[in-house]
Amino acid sequence: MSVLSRREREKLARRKSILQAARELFYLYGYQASTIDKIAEKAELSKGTIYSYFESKDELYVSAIIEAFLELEKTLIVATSQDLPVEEKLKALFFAFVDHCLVYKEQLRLGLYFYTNTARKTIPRHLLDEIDDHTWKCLDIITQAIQEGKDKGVIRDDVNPTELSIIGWRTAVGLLEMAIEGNEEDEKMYRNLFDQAITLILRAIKRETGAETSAAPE
Amino acid sequence: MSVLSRREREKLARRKSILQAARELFYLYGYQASTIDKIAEKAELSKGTIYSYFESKDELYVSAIIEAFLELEKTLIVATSQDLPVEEKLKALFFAFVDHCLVYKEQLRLGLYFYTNTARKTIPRHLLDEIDDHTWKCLDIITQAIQEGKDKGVIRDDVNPTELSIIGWRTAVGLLEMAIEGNEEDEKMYRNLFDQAITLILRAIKRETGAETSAAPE
Amino acid sequence: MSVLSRREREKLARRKSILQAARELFYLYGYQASTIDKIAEKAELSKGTIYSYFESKDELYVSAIIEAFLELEKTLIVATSQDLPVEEKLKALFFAFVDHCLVYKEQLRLGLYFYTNTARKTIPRHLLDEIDDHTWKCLDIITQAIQEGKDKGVIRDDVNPTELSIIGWRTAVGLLEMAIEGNEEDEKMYRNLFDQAITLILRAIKRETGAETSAAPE
Amino acid sequence: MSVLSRREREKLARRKSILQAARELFYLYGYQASTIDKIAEKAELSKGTIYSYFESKDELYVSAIIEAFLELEKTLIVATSQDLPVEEKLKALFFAFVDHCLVYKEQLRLGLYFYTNTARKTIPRHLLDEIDDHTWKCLDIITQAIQEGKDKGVIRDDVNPTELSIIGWRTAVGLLEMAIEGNEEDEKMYRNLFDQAITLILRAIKRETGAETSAAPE
DNA sequence: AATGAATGAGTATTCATTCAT
DNA sequence: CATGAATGAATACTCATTCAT
Repeated sequence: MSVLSRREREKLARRKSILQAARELFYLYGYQASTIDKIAEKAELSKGTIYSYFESKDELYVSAIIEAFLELEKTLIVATSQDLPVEEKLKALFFAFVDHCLVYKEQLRLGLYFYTNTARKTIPRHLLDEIDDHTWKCLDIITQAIQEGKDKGVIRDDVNPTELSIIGWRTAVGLLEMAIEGNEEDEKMYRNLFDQAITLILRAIKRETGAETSAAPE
Repeated sequence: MSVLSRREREKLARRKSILQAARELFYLYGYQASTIDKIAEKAELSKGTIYSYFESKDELYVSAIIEAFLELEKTLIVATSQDLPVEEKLKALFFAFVDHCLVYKEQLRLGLYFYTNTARKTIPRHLLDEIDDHTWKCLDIITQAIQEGKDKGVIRDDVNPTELSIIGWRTAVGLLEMAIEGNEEDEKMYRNLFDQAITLILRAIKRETGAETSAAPE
Repeated sequence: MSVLSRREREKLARRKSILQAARELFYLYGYQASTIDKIAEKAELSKGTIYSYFESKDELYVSAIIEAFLELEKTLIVATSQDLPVEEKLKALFFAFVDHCLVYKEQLRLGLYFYTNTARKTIPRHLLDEIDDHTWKCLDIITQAIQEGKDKGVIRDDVNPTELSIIGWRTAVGLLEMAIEGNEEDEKMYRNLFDQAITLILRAIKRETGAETSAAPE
Repeated sequence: MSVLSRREREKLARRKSILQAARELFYLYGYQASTIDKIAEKAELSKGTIYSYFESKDELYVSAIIEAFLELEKTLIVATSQDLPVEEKLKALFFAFVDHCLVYKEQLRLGLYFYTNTARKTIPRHLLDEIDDHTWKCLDIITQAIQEGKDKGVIRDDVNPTELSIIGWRTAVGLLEMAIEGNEEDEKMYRNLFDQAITLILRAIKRETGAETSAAPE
C-alpha cells in the first residue's frame, strides 16, 4: 500500500520519535532547560542525528508546536463532525480545545514561549507562516460552527463569526495559561471557570427568540 | 518635606532606573535574552551596581513585575473611583487594564514568563507570594465593582463576582497576548476585538429586566 | 592485547593530559589561581572539553590528587619490595616519599590545599573518602615495614607501627613544605635535613641490642 | 606615660581590631572566602577604613600572620624562661608551639596559605622578609635551648642545634596540619601523637651517659 | 578621616552546533 | 547515515579596589 520505502518509513518514524521526545521535554522543563542532549537521550538517538532531522533547536521547537497543532486540528474536526445542536457543538468545540490543551499541555507551553520569545525574531518566516496557517485552520472550524448557528437562526445576527471565534479561543487560552500552572487539587475550580466562561459566551450570542424574550408577554 | 537624605533619594532613583531598564529589556527580549550585562548597559551602570540593588536576576525580574503591578493598581483605582454607572465602570476597568498593558507591554510579557517558567520553582516563595498578592489586589478591585452591580440589581444574581473577574481578566490577557504581537496597523482590529469581548461579557451578565427585554414588543 | 578501542584509548589519553596540565598548574599557582581557562589552554583543549571529562573544577582537582597518590603508591611499593635490612628499608621508604614529592611537587601542594581548604566541605563525600583511602594505603605500606622490623627484633617493642608511620610521614611533609619553597641552591641543606630527620627517627626506634647498650652487664 | 596622642592610640586600637577580625575570618573561612566586606563588617568599620590601614588584602593577610607570630614569640619566651631541666624545657617549648597553634589555629592556616599561594609571588618583599625574620626568631629560641642542652652535656655532641630546631618545628607543623582538620573527638589521638613525636626526638638526641645506658647493671 | 556606592575584570559552568570517524 | 567528542561564545555572579562626599 504505502509507497514509502522502508528507509523513508524509518526516517519518518525517527522524526516522530524526536518530536515526541522534544514535546515532552519542552512541556516539562520549558524551552531553555530542554537541552538537545536531553532530547537526544530521551529519543534514544545521538545529538548529531537530531541535527540531521532538524536544522536547529528553534526549528525543532517550532516543529513540535506544529505537531501539536495537527493533533488539535484532528480533535476539533472530530468535535465539529458530531451532529449536535448549535450550542452543544460550540460547547463541544470549546472543551475539545480546552481538554486537548490540558492533556497536551505542551501545546500551550510551547505557544507561550512562542509569543514571549525573541524566537519570534529568529525563527525563519516560513515556519512562522506555517504556524499561523494552522492557527487559522483551527479558528476556521470554530468560525464555521458559529456561522452555522447564525444560518439556523440560533445565534444573533450581529455576531461576527470570525471575531467571536478569536474571542472564544483567546478566552480559553487566557484561562488555560492559569490552569496548567495550578495544582491538581484546583482542577474542579478551573473546570468550573471554563464552564462559566463558555456559558457566558453562549448566553451573550444566543438570539433572543420571541418565546424567550417576550417571556413576559403582555 | 521629604525625610530622605539626598543619598537615600539617589539610591531610590537608581533603583528605579535599573527597574526601568530591566522592564524594557525583559519586554523586548524576554527573560533569558535580557542579560544582566545588557540591563546594566541600558541603565548606564556597571554590572556590580545592579547586584548591589538586587540579589539576583530572578529578584530583579520579580521586582520588575511588581513594579508593573503597582502601576496597574494605581490605574485600576483611578478607573474604579469614577462615579459611573455599573456597566460603564466595568467597561472602564476592562479598558484600564487593556490600555495599561498596551502601553506597558512588559507587564504582560513579564507575567507570561512568570507563568511559563521553571523560575516559578526557583524564585523564593516570598516573592511569589508578593506577586500573587498583587494579582489578587487587582482582581479585588474588579470583583468589588461587579458586586456593586449586583447590589444595584444591574447584574444577574447568579453571577459570582470573583469568578467573573477572573474570567474577564483572563479574556483580556488572552487577547492582549495576541495584540501585543500584532503590527501597529492591526491596532483597530484589536481595539474592535476588545470592544466585542467586553460587550459580550456585559450582555451576558446584565440582569434581564422585564422592561429591557420586552422592550421592543411587537 | 589491549581490549580498548582506539576511541577509548584516546579518551583515556586525553584525560591523562588534562590531569597532567591541571597538576602542573595547581602546583605552580594553587587551586584558586589555576583557572579552568588556563588548564584548558595548557592542555591545548577547549574549556568545554575539560568539562566533558570532569564534572567540576573540584572533581578535577581531587582527581589530580588521586592521580598523584597512585604514582606515589607505585613508588612506595617499589621501595618496600626491595630486599633490604629493616633500617635500610625504612630509610628507602622515607626517601621514596621525599623524592617523589620533590619531583611531583604538586602532590604536596595539592594536599596542602586539601587540608587548608573550605573545599573539604564542598567536595563530595565519596571523593574525600577516596583520598583518605589512598592516604591510608600509603601509610599501610610504611606501617608494615615497621611491623616487620619489630618482628625481626630490630625495632623496639614499645613502638606503635601505625603511629610511627604517621609521625614519620608528617615529619617528611612538614619538611617538604619548606623545601619545595626553597631555592635550588638550598637543595643540599634540605637533603641534609631529611637525612638528619630519618636518622633521628631510626636512632629513636632501634632496639638497643645488648652489644650496643652494653646492656649485657657482667 | 604613653607618648602617643589619643589619636594615635585610637589608630593603633583600630588597627588591632581590624587584624583581630581578619585573623578570625581567615582562620574560619580561609583567605579567599574572607572578603574585605566580611572583615569590615566584623570589625564594625567600613571597607574604606580597612584600606586606609592596609594597602591591600594581601598586606592585611601578611600582617595577620605577623601578629600571630608576635604572640607565638611571647609564648615561646615564657616557656624558655622557666627554670627547667633541658629535656623538660624542650618538651615545654614543643608543646608551647603546639598548643599555641591549636588555640590560634589561624597561625597555621595562615601559614599554610602562605606556603601554598601565589601570594608568595605578589606579596612585597619586605613583608616576606619580615615573616622570615619572625620565623627565625622563634627558631632561635628553640636553638638556644638545644645548645644549652649540649653545653650541659645532656644532648649529644653530634646534634646541630639549628637543624634540630627546624626538624622539631616542622615535625610539629606536619602533625598540626593534620590535627587542626580533625574532629574534636580525635583530640586525644592527636595529643598522643604529639607526645610520641617529642618523646621520640628527645630519645634520639639524648646523650647516652654511661650511667643511663648501662642503666640496669648491678 | 571615614564611609559605602560604584566599578569591572575575572570565574566557573552551560549548551547549541559542528565535524571527523 | 549515525555518532558523540570537541568547541567556544555566552552568562550570572563575585569581590578587591577606588573615590566622591
